[in-house]
Amino acid sequence: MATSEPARTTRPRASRKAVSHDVIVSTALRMMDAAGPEAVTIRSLAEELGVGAMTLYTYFRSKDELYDAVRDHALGLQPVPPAEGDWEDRVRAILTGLHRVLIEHPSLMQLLARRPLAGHEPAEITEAHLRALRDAGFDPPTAARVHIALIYYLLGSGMWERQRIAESADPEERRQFRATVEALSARDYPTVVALAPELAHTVAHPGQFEFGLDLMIAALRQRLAGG
Amino acid sequence: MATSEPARTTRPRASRKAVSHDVIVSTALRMMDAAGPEAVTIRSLAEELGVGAMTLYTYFRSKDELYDAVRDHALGLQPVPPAEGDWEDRVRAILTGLHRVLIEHPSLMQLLARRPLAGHEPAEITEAHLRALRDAGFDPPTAARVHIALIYYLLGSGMWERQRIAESADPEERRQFRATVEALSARDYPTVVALAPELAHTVAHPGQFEFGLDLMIAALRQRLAGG
DNA sequence: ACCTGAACACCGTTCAAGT
DNA sequence: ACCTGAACACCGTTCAAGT
Repeated sequence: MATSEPARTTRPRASRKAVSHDVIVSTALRMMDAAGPEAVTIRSLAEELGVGAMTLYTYFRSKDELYDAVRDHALGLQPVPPAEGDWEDRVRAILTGLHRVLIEHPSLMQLLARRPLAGHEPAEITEAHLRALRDAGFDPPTAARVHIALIYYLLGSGMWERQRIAESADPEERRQFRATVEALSARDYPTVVALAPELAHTVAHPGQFEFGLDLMIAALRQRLAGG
Repeated sequence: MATSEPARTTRPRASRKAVSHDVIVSTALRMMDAAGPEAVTIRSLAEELGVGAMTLYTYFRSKDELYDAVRDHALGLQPVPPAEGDWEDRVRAILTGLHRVLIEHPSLMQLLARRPLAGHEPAEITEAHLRALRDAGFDPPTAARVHIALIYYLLGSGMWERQRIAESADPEERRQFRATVEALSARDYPTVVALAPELAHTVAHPGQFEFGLDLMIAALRQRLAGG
């Protein structure tokens, strides 16, 4: 054992593959969903994986590249949408499916806000979505605009609901929010105060996302009917 | 002017204020709009203000508190919306006004995504928005749901358009995005490829936000008419 | 190819202190 | 009250290696 060398105090190394691209990404997603993307550091992720921090740089050039890989992985969890049938059902299936992924993986929303899309990740979903709108009878420019409008609605709902869900999990934050709202002057903000119960029930409540989605689909139906 | 007194109580011209709450916040917003919230550090902000880094802790207990102050300040830039008139005009004025603030202050969107609202910041806007919807004839639960649905749309549009604007300012990123989209197989994604010009024209293009807003307002009008 | 500790240039924040 | 430099415990990443 003992050697006359100065013995750099090197630790034993795993020369075999100790981790993989996939296992890093899915572990990172799990940790980010639990504690937020910013709480996951290279060092903490490496420790969770049981490797040295620098090992991760064999698989990713930078932390941003890891963020992108996690975001793409989460987006890929969306099941392939149906390619035929009533256009309304197809649009609804695509958007509720994406909404479910956003809610089940709260860090995805923060990753989407932080890093711009490269353009390839959601190609299958985009294809199915645009196809449904073209099949519905919208001309190309209108189909593109409708597609974007629905994506706006989806992203905003995911962003808002993620925060509400995070708050409801934190008793202190929830208490503080409620106290702030209750402290609002009924003289200055009568409608807000009067509707406080409805707002509390509505925000991040089952049915809220679908309510707005139905609204937009109703407008599209009307437009197709020549309204 | 040296005195031999320990001079515990002496506070001659008691340390003049080098900065103020307001000047810190507006400088921070300007820097964040220019380079993104994460690029602004306590040290860089203090240097811009010409004070020591620790000076800022006289005004803010933490960086998160500074983030919140900047976010509240940016939200307050929205002019007070009209309190009477046609409900459609009022809703449109409120949402387009907020949309303008989100576009003019791109860091606001990232601050909203990062930090939950405390509940008091947008009380005036919320009051005006809910009031318009109640005046339109929606009952309280429906007014609350419509309010949230429109906010979803607003937030999503701000989030998406901020990214597109940031990309279009970065030639390298724009080139890369375009290359990725152009590399999409026309066999696998025929509709995406066919609509690529429309998508490029539509995203973050003048009129896109209003297109979706009109869609939602049309649906509300229809609903009020008993459709 | 895969893995690693040490080291570098940062960061937010605490501390003790100076006016 | 207001302001400050030094110091602490981090962080992502570069480097120079080790297998």
